[in-house]
Amino acid sequence: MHGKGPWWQEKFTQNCVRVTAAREVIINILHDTPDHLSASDIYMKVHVTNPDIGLTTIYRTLELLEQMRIVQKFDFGDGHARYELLNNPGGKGHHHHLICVKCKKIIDYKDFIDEEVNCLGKTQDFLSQKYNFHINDHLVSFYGFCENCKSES
Amino acid sequence: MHGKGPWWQEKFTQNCVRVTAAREVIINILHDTPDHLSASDIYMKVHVTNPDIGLTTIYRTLELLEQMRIVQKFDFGDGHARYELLNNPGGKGHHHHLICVKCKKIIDYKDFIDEEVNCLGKTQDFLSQKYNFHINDHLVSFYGFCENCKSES
DNA sequence: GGATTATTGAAAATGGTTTTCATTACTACA
DNA sequence: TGTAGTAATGAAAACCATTTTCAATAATCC
Repeated sequence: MHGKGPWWQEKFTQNCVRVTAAREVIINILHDTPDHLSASDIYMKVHVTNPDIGLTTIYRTLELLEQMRIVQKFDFGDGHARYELLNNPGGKGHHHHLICVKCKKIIDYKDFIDEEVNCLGKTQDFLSQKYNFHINDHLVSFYGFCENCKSES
Repeated sequence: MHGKGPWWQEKFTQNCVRVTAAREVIINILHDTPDHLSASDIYMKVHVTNPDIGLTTIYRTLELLEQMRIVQKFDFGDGHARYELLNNPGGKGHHHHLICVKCKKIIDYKDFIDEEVNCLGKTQDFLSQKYNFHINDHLVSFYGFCENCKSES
């Protein structure tokens, strides 16, 4: 906006955190890729262009980014945590989830998202005040059986 | 209601699953205890009265109960999956979550739950049809920094 | 430059969860 | 009642995502 570099850089300097190649690459991949990347997903993508970056660094960076509120960590219960950019200007946009408890398939949906987000916004305002939280994101997931799995059981 | 035994027993017979002492004890504990029990929480409680029941059985039973839609598994990202009864007549009731991403504190809230659930119900109906899912539960969590943690960062 | 501090990779450790396997308990059926 | 077949179980081992350790390297501050 002011030609000073990526939007997240000020968060780094604010927190006295250095902008390194590894961190830049990881953020770029999160920015360019559809959602739900796990740490090893990211590792494999990073590895193509930067084979010198280890998995440990991926984990450390993701935790750092989570603390700085650049990234949101989610856990859908399939054994891998997933990460997505919180404040992604060019990204896919906000969505909710529909999860099959049997085959673990995850569907992202955006239908009704406006109505939902509107309603959740009111809740968020209320909760922020009542519990004195600084809320910056939410997760909405529906659980059930998908087309295939519901006929089997 | 009809004096035939607990509400979940028919689900067992429907699925040709035997009602064993271990399963009964686990369900009772889930019924009698406030939410968010992890597998090892349950194990420790079970161990008091039934020291012969192993942790493996706890995990196996919980997975079974999840498949039978008696229990819902949640993962808040703190390293332990949590379980709660889906259709708990005498239980604490439905609630949503407010989670601190820094200290991992989880607050259950029921404020605004009616408005939220009403709104989510419409979404659920829509999604069920569009994606041909059999939806039986949802998870709503707000993420942010709690009173203590937001002043530190 | 030189000291301090942050960052990193490899390997090892951790710890929740799952699998294996041999044993036991239940059920169906004669 | 036996007896076969199947389900359920515990203990130990395996699994695997994530964290920690530790020694080496890179950036920053004077």
